[in-house]
Amino acid sequence: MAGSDTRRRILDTALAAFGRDGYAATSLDALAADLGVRKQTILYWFPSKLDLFEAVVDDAAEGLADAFDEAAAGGLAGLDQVQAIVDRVFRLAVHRPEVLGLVREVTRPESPTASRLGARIRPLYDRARDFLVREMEAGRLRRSDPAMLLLSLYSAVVGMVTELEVQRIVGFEPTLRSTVMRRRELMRFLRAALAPDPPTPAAP
Amino acid sequence: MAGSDTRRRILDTALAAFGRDGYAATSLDALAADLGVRKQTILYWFPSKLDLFEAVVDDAAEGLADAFDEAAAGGLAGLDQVQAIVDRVFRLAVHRPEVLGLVREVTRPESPTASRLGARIRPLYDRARDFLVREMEAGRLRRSDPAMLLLSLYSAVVGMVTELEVQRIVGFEPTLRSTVMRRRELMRFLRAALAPDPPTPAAP
DNA sequence: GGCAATGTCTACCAATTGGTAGAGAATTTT
DNA sequence: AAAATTCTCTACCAATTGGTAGACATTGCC
Repeated sequence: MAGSDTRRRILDTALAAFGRDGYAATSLDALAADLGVRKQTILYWFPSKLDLFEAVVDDAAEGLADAFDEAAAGGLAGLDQVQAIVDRVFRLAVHRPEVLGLVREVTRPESPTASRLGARIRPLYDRARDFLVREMEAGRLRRSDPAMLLLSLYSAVVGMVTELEVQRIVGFEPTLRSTVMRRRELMRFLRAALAPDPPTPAAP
Repeated sequence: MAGSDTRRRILDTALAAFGRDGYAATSLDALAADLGVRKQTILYWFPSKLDLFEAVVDDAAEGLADAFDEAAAGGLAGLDQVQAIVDRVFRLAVHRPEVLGLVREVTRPESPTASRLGARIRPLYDRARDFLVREMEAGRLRRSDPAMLLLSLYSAVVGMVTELEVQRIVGFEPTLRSTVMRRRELMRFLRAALAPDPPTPAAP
């Protein structure tokens, strides 16, 4: 079926473009040119530009969820599980920076699709939160506010990847070595933040 | 002089709009409407939209530099100086999220103005770097790669402020309390990362 | 008062935008 | 083979975009 292949290609190319240039700066004509196809073909598969964007967001969210699942399938626990997931997301962000760009795009407070991504991300968020609570109660992670911890993890990972861009802007081409070092540093930070407390009696 | 007042107002409104909606999504007409003025008035002060954007970037960079100077004027040293600066930038970012949005906008890898911001930021960057090196050599900060440390600081601050937006998206209106807590947490993290090593003999 | 500079406006314009209408292949179904 | 469905195309269109040309007002200067 050549058709659904076209649909797939549109989604991929659109993700790259939206993630790189943003929604407003991406025109359907340019997208179509990239695809070697006419704009109307895009509008055949997606009734409007906004519909396309939402489909792209859904698709990206799905990919993110898959990455989570894959990392969670190992059946690890505690810190190791956290590390596996962060590792997986980090890899995805480095390999496909467009996804990060899309997140950034949709994170704008006034974005009409912000609530949409929210709805798509929410289940992931809840799952992660439940996991953290479980592990904390089992004593495998340090006890703290899980919602805040999650945000912290998020910003650590996003911040780290953003850094790569900033590095370029300040004038240093990030090397493989520096990337690896940063990831290691992130992991150390995570372990320090998450390692269970030494067995101290509860405070009054 | 009513004229240069107009110029000032254009810069401020444009900063807000570019920071909130991005460059492409901001039209001169909309900007003019916001200002209660005609588009041609904007084009009188700034020959083109891109010129306006660059002026806005310069202006924002200048504001950022001023914030740094103000925080650095206290004549503090070591950790206290770092804390004062981070504190100041954090406050600026919370009060005027548009500035952060602008940074985000201009941080896109393909942004034609990325190199421009780079040039504007570079002096700040170098000054901060020199300061860190000095303090490290004086033993008031832990010895580490200053460039990486700076990036780390940057991403910590930006990440923290970005979180506020993400929190909204996931569905929690960030409270004053949570904001304060996050800042305190950031400070703790910084102190942990920067505190000078206990006097251990050099490793082999 | 006359005059030049400054600042804001109205009137347009060419290009680009997202989107509609519907023709014409190609493929599948009957 | 005929008919129906699926897919991509050409031909347009109305609205919006950044930008130009130049009229009109206001101000300070002589």
